[in-house]
Amino acid sequence: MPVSIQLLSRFPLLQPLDREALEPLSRAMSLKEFARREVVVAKENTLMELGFLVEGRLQGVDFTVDGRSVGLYFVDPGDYFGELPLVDGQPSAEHVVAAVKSVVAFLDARAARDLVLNNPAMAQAVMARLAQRVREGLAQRTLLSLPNPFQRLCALLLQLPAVAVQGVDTIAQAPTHQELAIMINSSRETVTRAFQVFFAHRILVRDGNTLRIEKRPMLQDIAQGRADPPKV
Amino acid sequence: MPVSIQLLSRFPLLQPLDREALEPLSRAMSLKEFARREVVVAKENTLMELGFLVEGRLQGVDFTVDGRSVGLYFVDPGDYFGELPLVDGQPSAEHVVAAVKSVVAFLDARAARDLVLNNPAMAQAVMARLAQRVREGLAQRTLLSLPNPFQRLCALLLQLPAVAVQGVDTIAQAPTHQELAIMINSSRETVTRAFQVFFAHRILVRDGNTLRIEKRPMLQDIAQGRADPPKV
DNA sequence: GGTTGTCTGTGTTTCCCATCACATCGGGCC
DNA sequence: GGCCCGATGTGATGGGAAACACAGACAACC
Repeated sequence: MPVSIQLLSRFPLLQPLDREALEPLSRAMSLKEFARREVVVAKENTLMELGFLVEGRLQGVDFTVDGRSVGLYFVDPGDYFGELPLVDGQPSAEHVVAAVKSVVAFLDARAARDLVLNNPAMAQAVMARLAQRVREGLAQRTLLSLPNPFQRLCALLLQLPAVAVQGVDTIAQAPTHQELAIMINSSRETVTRAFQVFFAHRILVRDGNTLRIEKRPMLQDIAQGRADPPKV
Repeated sequence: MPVSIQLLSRFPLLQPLDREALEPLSRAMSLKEFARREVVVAKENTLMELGFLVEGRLQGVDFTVDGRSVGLYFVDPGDYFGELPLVDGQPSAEHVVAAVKSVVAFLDARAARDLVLNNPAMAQAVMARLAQRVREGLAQRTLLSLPNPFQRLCALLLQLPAVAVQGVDTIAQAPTHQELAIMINSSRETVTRAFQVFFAHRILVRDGNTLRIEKRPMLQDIAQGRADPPKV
């Protein structure tokens, strides 16, 4: 099933392409839907397609040798993933699973390769994207060195993509405590307790499936250790 | 002071270049020596030169908001660094400091840009390098989720570049306990105690400034949680 | 050769948080 | 509606490593 040109033009990576260039791409793509928790790309997968997230949220995860899960990154609508195997020919280094029900447009391995390698502008964009991933990795690494889980959680919440609604940063489809916990090397219970504190102080407000960051400066102060995490 | 062609040809990145291509590079480079602990590139630095490590060892580090240091990666002779700012035009995301007395060949920002952008083979190589850095970051991230510092130390030691001397993997210029500690989110004392145990069991042997990994399988077992870290 | 500074080794104490064990909630689905 | 399963909330406990505080070792440098 080809993917509509209109849909494609919503992806920043493909913006520079004109209609003629998009046509063949559209034909080389297929839409696929994934249920919550379904595996989108398995580790060691050697199929080098490029995935574009249309809607939902994905999480890159890995597992330690002793079986505990590790949260690596989130993929939000408009992002793409799978560029690593495409670029270096190695199999995928991590699993990508659907955090919520999601729709992904896959670009055929061959077409993806063509797109990226035979098009200097695309190559440049992918290069910038890799650089960004390195930087995100470094930031995440630094976050993990914060001594206490409260601080790490604050720092993580601050770097989640949020949209301003009436001046308040809002995180749609809030990740579960478990999903957050594995991102900050902490336990699910600890995240729950931290949230309890945030709610009690109205630093965060839960509104159904979305989270509103009511007191961003407070989160920043805690993350930076300027303010103690309030006890209760 | 220009850098000898002979020296340049020792760097894998520059291997594909012929003598004509190397000449101008040589003129655009300068050798610089750094004392132990000296800053090679500061964070936020906007000068986009490429650094080639001739000898010594560098460490990429950052600092958390509350001032503790974070070890990001090591740079060993033959590696280059500084490709991130070059590629995306953003300032450096981390500090690079000399772990031991080191010699670095810097390639002028303009020449570096030329080299990488006007040369498809080079662009390809830098792209692969970025991909490799992402993968290393992911591996490091997974390592950090190992529950106990012993395991993390084992895993880190296993991924340090080692050369086989008489069939035994040998790590030259062994990093200090402090340098290792900040790579594995642990304290210097904990690393010292772990080493004591390794020495007691002759899993590792210290030989002046080098470390010999006498029982690599044992390290692997501990890292993977198959074997308990021996108590004493 | 002494001095200085960095690195390494070791004991003690404290407290944080992972873990276990349940209770409760809430939404999806028949 | 009522069931079921995943997500969330909460208490109790124990282990383990960070932090602090020195002592010794070792190298570098006058």
